[in-house]
Amino acid sequence: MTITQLEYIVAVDTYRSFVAAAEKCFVTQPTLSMQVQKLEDTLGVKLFDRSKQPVTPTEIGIEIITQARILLGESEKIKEIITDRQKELSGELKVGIIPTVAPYILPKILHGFIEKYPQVKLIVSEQTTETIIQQLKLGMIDCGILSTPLNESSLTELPVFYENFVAYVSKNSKLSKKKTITPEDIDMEEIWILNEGHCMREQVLNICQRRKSTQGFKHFEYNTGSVETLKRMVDQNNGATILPELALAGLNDKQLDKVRYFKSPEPAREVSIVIQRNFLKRRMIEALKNEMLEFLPKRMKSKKKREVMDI
Amino acid sequence: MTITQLEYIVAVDTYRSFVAAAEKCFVTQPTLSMQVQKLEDTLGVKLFDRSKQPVTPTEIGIEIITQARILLGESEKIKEIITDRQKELSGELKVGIIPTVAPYILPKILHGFIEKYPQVKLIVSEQTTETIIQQLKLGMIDCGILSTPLNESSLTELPVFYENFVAYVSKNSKLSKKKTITPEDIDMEEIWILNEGHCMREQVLNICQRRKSTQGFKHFEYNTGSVETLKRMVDQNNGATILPELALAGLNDKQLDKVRYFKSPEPAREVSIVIQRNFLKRRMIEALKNEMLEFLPKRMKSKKKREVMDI
DNA sequence: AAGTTTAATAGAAAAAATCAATAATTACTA
DNA sequence: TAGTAATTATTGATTTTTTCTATTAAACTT
Repeated sequence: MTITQLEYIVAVDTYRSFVAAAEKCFVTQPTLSMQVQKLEDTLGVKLFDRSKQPVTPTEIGIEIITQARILLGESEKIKEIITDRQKELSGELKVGIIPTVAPYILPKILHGFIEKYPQVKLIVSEQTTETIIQQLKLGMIDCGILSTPLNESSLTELPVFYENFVAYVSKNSKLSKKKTITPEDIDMEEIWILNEGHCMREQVLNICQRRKSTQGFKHFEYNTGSVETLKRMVDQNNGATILPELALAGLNDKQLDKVRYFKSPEPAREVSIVIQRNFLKRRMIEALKNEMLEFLPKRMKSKKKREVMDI
Repeated sequence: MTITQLEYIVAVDTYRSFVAAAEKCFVTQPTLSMQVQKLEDTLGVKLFDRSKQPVTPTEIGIEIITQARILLGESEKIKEIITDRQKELSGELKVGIIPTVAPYILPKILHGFIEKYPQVKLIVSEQTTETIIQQLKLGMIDCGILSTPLNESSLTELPVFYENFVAYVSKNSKLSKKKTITPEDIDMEEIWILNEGHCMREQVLNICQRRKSTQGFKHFEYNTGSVETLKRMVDQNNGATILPELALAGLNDKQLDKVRYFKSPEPAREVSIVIQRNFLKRRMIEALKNEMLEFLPKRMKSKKKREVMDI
C-alpha cells in the first residue's frame, strides 16, 4: 500500500472513471488501473465494481476510500509543517556586526545562506559594539554578532565560537625569535593597535595587561579601525600586532612565517549572536547561527583551553 | 514521500539508531539511510542530527515524525477495516435449499465459495419450500434458496435469478415435431411430474393451466422428488416433462435434441435468497449471492421477457 | 447491430529500492 | 592522545517496481 495508490483510488472515486482519474493524476490509464489492481490485491478486496458504467466503489471500497481520504489529509499536514516553517524563514533579518569579525565570517556564509533561505533578506551593517547594543535595545536590528560577554541583562547571548588571538610579527621584532610566546614577551612599544571604540582594542590591551612600554617611547601613532590595516602595517613597516585567528585564512607562506601562537591557555575572544530577551525571528537567527557553525572548524566551537578576554 | 519512508523515520526516532531501526524494519542499514535521506530531500529539511550519538531528531524532525505516526495510525485503520470485514465473514452459515435448484447451482459455486471465504462453514440442507419457511421463521437456518414469491410478510426475498422452464420430450411425443411450443401444445397425459410438496410441481401445473387430459387416461403414475429422474423417465420411456433450464447443462447432443423451448414470454421461475426480516450474517449471505451471480449467465439476471410462475 | 467509450492486458523501458562491500565519522578506551 | 569499536554515508550491482505505448476485450450508445 502506497500513498500514490491511495491517491489513485480517491481519484477514481471522485471522477467515477479510470480515464478521468488517470488524467487528473497525470498518469496513463493503464498505470492507474494497475496500481488500483495492485492495491486491491494487497488488501485482498475489490474496491470498485467495473462491471457497469460509471464505475462505483464496492461497499467495503467506500469504507476504505473514506479512510484513504483521511490518510491523505494527514499526509498533506506533513507538507504544511514544512511550508509553515518556511514562512517563519521569510522576511528581513537586520544584523549588526563588529568590524573585527565581519570580514572573516560573513563573506564565507553569505552565499550559502541566501541560497538556502531565498525568502530571507539579510540586512547587515558594520557597527561598534556600543552602537549594536543600542540598536538591539531599540529594536532597530534583530541581532548582533559581536564579542561577549557584555553584561547586559536585557540582552541574551548565544555563543557561537571561540577565536584565539595570535601575534603577527615582523622579522625585526624580538618576538620573531620565539616559536611560541607569552603575553609577557610583548613590547607595547612596537605593537600596532586598533583605535578607540573597538572592543578588540580592549581585549588586546588586556592581553598585554596594559603594561607601560619598558623603555623609550612610541615615535608615532597610527589609529585604524581595520584589522587588515594592522596586518599591512607589520608587513610593510616593522613591529607587531595581534590578530584573530580567522584573519589568518588566505595568508601566503611568507606571511604565515610571521605568525606566532601563544602558549596555552591561549588568549581568545568569544563571539556570540546577541538578541533581545524576548526575541522574534527565532528561526532565522537559528539558521544564521547554524550556517556560521557549519563553516567553522570544530575546534573553535568549544571554550576549552582558552582564556576568554574581557571587553 | 512514501509510507515506507515514514515508517523508517519513525523507527529511527524510536530506536535513535539507524542500525537498530533498519533491523526492526527488516532492511539493511544503507537501505534505510538512503530512504531517510530521500525523504529529507523531498521535504527539503533535515530530520535527524547525525553529528552526535545517539542520533536525535531536529526540531522540525520532531514535528514531522509526530505527524508521521498519526499518518501510520490511519494506514493501520485501513487494514483494520479489512480484518473487521473478514471477521464478519467467518462462522457458520446454515442454508436451506429446494431440491429442484440445489443440484444445478450449489456444486458449481461451492468450491469457489469455500476457497474465497475459508472462515465460513457452509451447512446446506435440501428441504421443501414449506420446511425452509418454517425453519427460517424459527431461526434454525440463516437463509433459504428457493422459488419465489412466497407472500410471507415476515420474510425478505432477495431475487437472484430467473430461470426459464423448457420442455424435454421423447421422439414419440407430438411436441417433438414443433420447433418452439406453447403451453397449449402440452398433453397432460404424457407429462411426467414431480410429486406433492415440490413448488416446481405447482409451477409446472400452472404452465399447463391444470388442464384435464383431453382423452384417455394415464395408465400409470410415478411419483418422484428429483428432476433428474423425470429426465431419465423421458430418456428411457416415452412422454415429456418440464425442466428448469440450468438442468440442461451437461446434456449430450442427443439429449439436447429433445429440448423444446417455449415461445416468448417463456414460463420461468424466480429463485431468491430468502431471509428473516431482521437478518444477521448480511455479509455472508451477500457473499453467497455474489458467488451465485458470478456463475450465472447475464441473461438470467433479469425478469424481462418471461412469465414468472406462481407457486 | 455498428461504432464509440472504457477498462484490462502485454511487453518494453525507465525509475526506484535494495543489498553487499567499503569508506568516512564519531565515540570509546587504555 | 592514539587506537579500536561502533555508527552512518557512499558506491556499484541487482532486483523490483512503476510507468508507458500499443492492443484487446467488454460495455455502452445510437
